[in-house]
Amino acid sequence: MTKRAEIPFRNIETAAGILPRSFYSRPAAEVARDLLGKILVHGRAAGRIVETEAYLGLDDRAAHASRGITPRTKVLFGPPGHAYVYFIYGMYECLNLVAEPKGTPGCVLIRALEPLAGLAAMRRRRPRARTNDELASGPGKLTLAMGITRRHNGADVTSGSLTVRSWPDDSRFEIDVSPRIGIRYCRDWPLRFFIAGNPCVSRHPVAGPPAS
DNA sequence: CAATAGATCATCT
DNA sequence: GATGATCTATTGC
Repeated sequence: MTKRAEIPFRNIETAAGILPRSFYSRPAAEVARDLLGKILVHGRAAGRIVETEAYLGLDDRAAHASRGITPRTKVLFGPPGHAYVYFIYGMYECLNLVAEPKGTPGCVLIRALEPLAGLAAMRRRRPRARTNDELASGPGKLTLAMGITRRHNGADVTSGSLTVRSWPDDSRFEIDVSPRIGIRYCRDWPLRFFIAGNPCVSRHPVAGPPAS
């Protein structure tokens, strides 16, 4: 397991670097790509975003928003820069960030984080993780590790206890693209983005097509 | 290493 | 009543 220094708390106890709402008010795929390398902060816990997926609007049958406004999906049609947290498989919660201008649905699923701060608390919340790299290496794992639940649904991530921030050297990496994971519809759409070679990415790229 | 089963419930049909 | 943007343990090669 890679050893990493935790980031100093004083850097996440201020509002420094919080991404403005305009960052999210763009096409979901652009926001998904640009979210890589940014820092997700909740209280004293923080992690670097290393894997995301974009979910679009009415044409994207894999997206919750494709069936229109329901009690669950209404936040997707609201202003950007808010959290959309939903419960899945009777057991897990997934964090999305609403993208696109108000009235246009779209969001970014945060799929994996590289833990940076609050590692002890993450370990307590994820006792089954065997290494630090596994603490938040999946959409259900990261909400557990970060203490994010449905109570954050609709929360404004440009202020408050749950925020996303830029970091000085957050673009020194290569980005890989692939289809999204675990969906039936629109399987070929290249809407998954991840930091190449990062050990916290949930699933590494499949080996190329079989020879012959 | 790959495939699979089981856990468990909000949401929508 | 079926399904699902998942995770873990277990089984089998």
